[in-house]
Amino acid sequence: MAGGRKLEFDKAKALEAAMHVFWKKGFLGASLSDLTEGMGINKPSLYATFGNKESLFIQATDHYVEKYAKPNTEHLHTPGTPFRERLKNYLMAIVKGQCDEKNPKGCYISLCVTEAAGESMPSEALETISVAGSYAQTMLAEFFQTDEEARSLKFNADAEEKAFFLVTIINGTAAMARAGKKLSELETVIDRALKGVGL
Amino acid sequence: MAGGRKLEFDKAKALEAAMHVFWKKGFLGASLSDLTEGMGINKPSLYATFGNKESLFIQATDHYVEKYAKPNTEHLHTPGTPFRERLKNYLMAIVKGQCDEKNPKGCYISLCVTEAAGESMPSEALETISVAGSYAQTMLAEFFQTDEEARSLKFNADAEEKAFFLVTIINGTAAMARAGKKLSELETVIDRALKGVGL
DNA sequence: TTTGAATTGTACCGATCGGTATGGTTGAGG
DNA sequence: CCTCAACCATACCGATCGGTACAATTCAAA
Repeated sequence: MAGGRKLEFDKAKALEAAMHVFWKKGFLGASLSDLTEGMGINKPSLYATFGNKESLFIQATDHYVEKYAKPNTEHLHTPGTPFRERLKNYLMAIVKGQCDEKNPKGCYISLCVTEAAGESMPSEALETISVAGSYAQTMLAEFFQTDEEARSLKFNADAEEKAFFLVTIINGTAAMARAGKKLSELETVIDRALKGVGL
Repeated sequence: MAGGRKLEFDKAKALEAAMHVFWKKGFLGASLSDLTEGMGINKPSLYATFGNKESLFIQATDHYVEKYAKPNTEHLHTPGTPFRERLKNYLMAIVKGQCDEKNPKGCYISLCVTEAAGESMPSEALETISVAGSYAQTMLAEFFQTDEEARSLKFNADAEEKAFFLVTIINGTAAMARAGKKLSELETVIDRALKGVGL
């Protein structure tokens, strides 16, 4: 049979670029012009490769979760590191990601969850962002309940409430980072947050 | 001379309605159709009365600050009430406003500051929302530095940092409220936040 | 009652939105 | 070298965006 022309762009790089556009502008705020410009391709290529805007958003969101959100959780399970230090490393890794000069400021998920409440997002995108939005909460609560050192510190008591508090903090730092606040200022927030959960 | 036809709508009610639309959708997310429908008037009336979309947004933002943000500060200065209680009442009043069923969930200012970072808002709207966004921080810091009981509790030390922490919390609760979390859950956050500033 | 300023609804403006049809270009299989 | 599948660029689609021109309507002053 026949084998046709090759893709002239790197699909993974294009998805990463799309993620950056959504991270900066949100789903509704990102126009196709913003996306094609940022990705360095034109509309027919975008549609042939990623479907439509909503499908591209879902793929970009999954990519963000896998590449930017989930890796932070490793700090929670570093062997030979005290519980408080692991938790602080985890929170600081998140905040560093929110302040990184190489990426848009703030948190992709937090931004899109906020946008979703405006009730103008298509249903599948809504579902994707909703799932991603509850990830940190369930992850942290389970960690408090199962980690050995956490249990010995009675951290399994009110685990959901403590996780909820820390997730709220992270959403707060995301908003502050997006507004241009510095990492050094946000570290003081994390230290006070740890006091709020008794550390 | 001559005196012309009367306005068929209540200007103050229309502005309040516009504020609700911006509160739910943000500046960019609120279309003129959303606004005219919510306000119960049509476009020429909107433009004759409020200028353009940006001008309407500025007036709606000022209205929000005066009617919804500033009144909360009264809790800080209630005579005969202990410092911690005044501070908690203040924070809880804000959170109640973020969860009120009669209004869109979350904080108008926090939403629009987040939106503003997308770099697609016109300059005057940007300036207005930027000023409004720094209001709570300066207000709280000054309160910690000048309040008599606060000073006796050494709260004037690190006043800016403590204010920054609490503003971050408030942005966090705004995000959580917008995502549908309940007031009862958010109250536990406030209690832990107070622990974070040593109360 | 006539006049004319002010508000109203409708219909429209150019620009941009998300999405697509089309036709030329590329390049591997035969 | 020819064929043909696959990709790319342009140009276009209907819908909606923010904003406005215009004419009909209202109502106070003269």
